[in-house]
Amino acid sequence: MEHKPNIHDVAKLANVSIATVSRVINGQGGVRPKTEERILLAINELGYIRSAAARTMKKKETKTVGVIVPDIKNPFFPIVMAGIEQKAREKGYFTILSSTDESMAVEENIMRNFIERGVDGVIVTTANENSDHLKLLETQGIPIVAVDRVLNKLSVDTVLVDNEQGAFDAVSHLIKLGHERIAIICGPLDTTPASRRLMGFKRAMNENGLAVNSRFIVQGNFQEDGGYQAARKLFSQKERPTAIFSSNNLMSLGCLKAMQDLNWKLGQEVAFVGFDDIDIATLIEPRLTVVSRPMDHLGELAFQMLHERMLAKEHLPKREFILSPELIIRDSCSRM
Amino acid sequence: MEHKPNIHDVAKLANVSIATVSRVINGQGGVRPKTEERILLAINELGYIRSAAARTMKKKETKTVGVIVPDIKNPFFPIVMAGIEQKAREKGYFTILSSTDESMAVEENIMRNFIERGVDGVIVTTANENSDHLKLLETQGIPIVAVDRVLNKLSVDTVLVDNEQGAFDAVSHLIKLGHERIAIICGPLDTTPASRRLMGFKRAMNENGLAVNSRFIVQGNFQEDGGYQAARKLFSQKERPTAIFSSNNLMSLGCLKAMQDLNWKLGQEVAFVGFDDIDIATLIEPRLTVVSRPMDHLGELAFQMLHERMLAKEHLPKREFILSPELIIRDSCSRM
DNA sequence: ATGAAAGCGCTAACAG
DNA sequence: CTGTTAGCGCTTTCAT
Repeated sequence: MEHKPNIHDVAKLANVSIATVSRVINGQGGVRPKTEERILLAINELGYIRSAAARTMKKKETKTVGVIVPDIKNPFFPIVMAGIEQKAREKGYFTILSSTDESMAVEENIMRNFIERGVDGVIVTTANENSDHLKLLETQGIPIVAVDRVLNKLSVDTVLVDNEQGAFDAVSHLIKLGHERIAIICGPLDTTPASRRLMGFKRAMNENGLAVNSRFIVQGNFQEDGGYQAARKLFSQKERPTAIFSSNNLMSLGCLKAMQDLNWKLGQEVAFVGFDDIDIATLIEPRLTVVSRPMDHLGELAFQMLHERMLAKEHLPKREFILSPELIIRDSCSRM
Repeated sequence: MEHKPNIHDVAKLANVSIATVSRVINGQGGVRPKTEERILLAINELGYIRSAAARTMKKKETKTVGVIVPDIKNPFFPIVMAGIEQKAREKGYFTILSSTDESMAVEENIMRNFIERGVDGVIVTTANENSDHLKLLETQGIPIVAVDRVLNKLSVDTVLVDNEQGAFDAVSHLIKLGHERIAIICGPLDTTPASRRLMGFKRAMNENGLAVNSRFIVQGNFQEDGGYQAARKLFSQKERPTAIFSSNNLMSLGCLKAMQDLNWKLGQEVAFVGFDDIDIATLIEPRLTVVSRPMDHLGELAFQMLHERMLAKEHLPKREFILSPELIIRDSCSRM
């Protein structure tokens, strides 16, 4: 075969015009069965596959949505992505997934690329809340849905879990159990989830008349090593916390590893609640109490909202969809 | 703004021809600095972004590689994908990721889509070894690299870990410890890794003069529930195995949960080795002995090979790149 | 039921 | 250094 076959080749072989071939390819009907058959045969023989590029040029539509996450290695995201992909497939959309490795530069780059490719919509969890580059999308009239992030400056839909409430519930639980020296391992505070979870922590402390000790607020990075360092830091203090709230799954992992290395007895010497349920939660002893959220549902919802926006002709108002997290009480928080 | 700005709009605003604009966009030089500046200004003012579709039509190249994995929720794949994305980015390629949910139909669909979009290459871990739909790619002259799969019928490059050896090492270790009633939880046997791991298991048994008891070969599905069921099945036998080799990470998880539910004491009543290192491995008591493989490296290597193929003008011979797994001995296999 | 022809936005050869 | 022009492969009127 010389070059990739195109619509002309098919037309010639089937002895029809390219217009007719196009009609068949797109199932528009109005073609005599015999003719159609002949065309189908030709397509098969040539192994013809239509060019998305050429098609896009005419139709200005790609049936494609772009998805951007900051860290594909964080198990939270693959689950969300799977939810998105699933729903998108149902609706006849194709998803292109990308991970930015938490880099703003990469994120911007991917954005541009999405625009160049003419995606019909974008679902994004930005690396941080600085959403200037998203303006570009908005300018182009491309619908956006944010997952687990609040983008104040933009009129985009948002799907998230009530982070503040989740943290509040977790810490309240700890307090109810008699804990007073409670520590929080935070994520990057320029990020909605991290700051909201910290707010929930503070509110729980305040509403229960407990002072927030700044030495018990330790900065992490939403990565395993951050949790590890944070736990060590807490352990090294003269007066240690009796309970720890970890702001995300990866840091929980690191935290747990640190406790193990330090021989800091989980559940006995220190109570623990983590944000997000993780594999190990029910496999270690004691089993972990966690704040759980419906991740796949999050993804499905995100696509749903995007889909509505893509179909809508006029401009929709900004919407926010807040799901409730659930505190799953297991055994890692003994009474004080 | 009426319509999305195109190269003509920019040309008009900058008072030059579209050819000159094109030169600037593509950094081809040979444009008077003053002119270039004017054009850049116009681009900025209009918010112009070039259309990938139009570009692709001319250049027959997209600088894009498609990646297909069967299950994005299996933590193995995100790590491989991250490796691919990373290396691709370095080389100026864009990756589009897709998960098939283990469905052959979906996989075929995605394949077509990749071809329509004109990807320059594809990295794939097929759901099963039936690679007929990959023929299409081959016909189109699109380079393919298989990860963790052997595609006999196709002349594609393959990157994998020595599955047989990994299983052999694991089981040999068990045998050396005095175990004789050793069970294996298999994956879908129409898949390279599953069948190779089973072969490794058998070889280890044979070479050590141990009979392979068919009741100890239980079929799983590479999913958590499969591991769970399998462990229960093994537990229910009148004569239980004293050691279990689990063929993948997800099944290890299920297996462990089952043991917990059954109160089947890991490390005491039953030894355990799993294929692939997992988060929980060092967090549970006893710590898990596992076969570990360099997943990110796997991804990087895959892109490397694909890259070479994409650049090569002539047809390269089929290559196979086999990495060595490593048995990490921890505490889940006591002496018999 | 089918065909002819006009672009979609871009790149690259050629001309100046 | 810059402009003109011919397509790339397809969809879509408008004719027939």
